[in-house]
Amino acid sequence: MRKGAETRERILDQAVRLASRDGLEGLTIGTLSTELGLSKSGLFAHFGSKDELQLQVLQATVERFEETVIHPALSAPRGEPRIRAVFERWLDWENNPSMPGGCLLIAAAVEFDDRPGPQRDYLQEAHRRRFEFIAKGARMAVEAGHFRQDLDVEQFSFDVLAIALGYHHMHRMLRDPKADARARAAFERLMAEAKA
Amino acid sequence: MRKGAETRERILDQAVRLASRDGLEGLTIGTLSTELGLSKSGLFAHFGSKDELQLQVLQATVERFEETVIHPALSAPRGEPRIRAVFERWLDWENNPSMPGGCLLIAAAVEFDDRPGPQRDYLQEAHRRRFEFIAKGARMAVEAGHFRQDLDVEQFSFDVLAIALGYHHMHRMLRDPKADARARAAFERLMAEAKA
DNA sequence: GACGGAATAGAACGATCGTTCGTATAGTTC
DNA sequence: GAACTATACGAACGATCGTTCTATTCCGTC
Repeated sequence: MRKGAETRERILDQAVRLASRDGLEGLTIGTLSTELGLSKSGLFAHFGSKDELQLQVLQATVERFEETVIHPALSAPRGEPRIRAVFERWLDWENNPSMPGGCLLIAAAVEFDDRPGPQRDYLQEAHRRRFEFIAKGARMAVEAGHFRQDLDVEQFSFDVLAIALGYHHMHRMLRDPKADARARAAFERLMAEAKA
Repeated sequence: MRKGAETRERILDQAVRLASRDGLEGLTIGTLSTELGLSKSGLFAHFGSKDELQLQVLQATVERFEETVIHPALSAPRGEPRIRAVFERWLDWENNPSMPGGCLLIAAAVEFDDRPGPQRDYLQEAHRRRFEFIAKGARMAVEAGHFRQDLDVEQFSFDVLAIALGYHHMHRMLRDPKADARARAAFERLMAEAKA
């Protein structure tokens, strides 16, 4: 029972790594097991189905996202500082070494947005929570007087997420070194407009 | 020679449709051929390899994008009207019925951004051209006096593309009916800021 | 209307997919 | 240390993958 949990974690770690490059469907039990020095059937027994493996890979990724972005941001003061902390951590997250192929949550979203099933349901909920988290942060910034009173906090959240997606695209597809500067400039413009 | 070109087009049309939902790798010669009432080998002979099929699917998609977005926009007057035309057409494009799974260029970008090869090379170039096209449009708007003189036109292009990606995400993953309004609001804010 | 090449079909290939099953080993518990 | 269970393995399953080969059918040209 102890040993099993350890290997399961080792499997998921490598699975996240592979899935970030090849996609959740491109992730294969055969290659995953050989890379880990396990047998296909031995690895398979931990999950029972590929669907379940994919689901647990997503859950592991969300956990890491919360550890890397959400929790640290929550230890920053409410209002503008927290918003800035989220954004900074978010950019870091996009370059997290545990996902050499870039944010798995974005890749999986594009991959599964048209395939009904538990994977899509889970992803939808996860992305909704990310949206809500930023909106809530903006709401606090309004209450703290950092942002203007009539700010549409959900529009603000959309704008921040769009910047993150734009960064991901420019960084990973176009491989443009200016991606970071572009995302930051867009963010600063957004912040200025939220205050004015 | 005539007949062959016709079927090839029929194949690519359905291939784009399937790939937009299942991805370029999820697109399979077996299912594609059965859906079209062709034999696997007969279909395969048109392309010679799956790589080539994927490449031609991408090329067909880019052609359609240019017909749907680029060319109509070019018939609008330079400056702000053309920028607005691009944006409007772009939103239409994201809902183009020939791609029931959403913009294939976005899906393929996420799928192939870590897989070196001709598909990625082609996608990179295609996305770069889309970026340049908007930047060029913004440059003209500056010259026409519609946008302020010191506008960073490439930053503007990044911002527009980010909105398009945000729309895609909110529309297809979150299935949020407000996606359209959010994208438009973000765009108007961007336009106002480009003029001021 | 025969000829020639293009277009399509059919069968089969080795490889790999996810999955199942029976068995051996390793770990935990008493 | 014995008994038991969790963990892992090896072999095999049917299905499907991309691809190859050969044979057939279609169509435009002389």
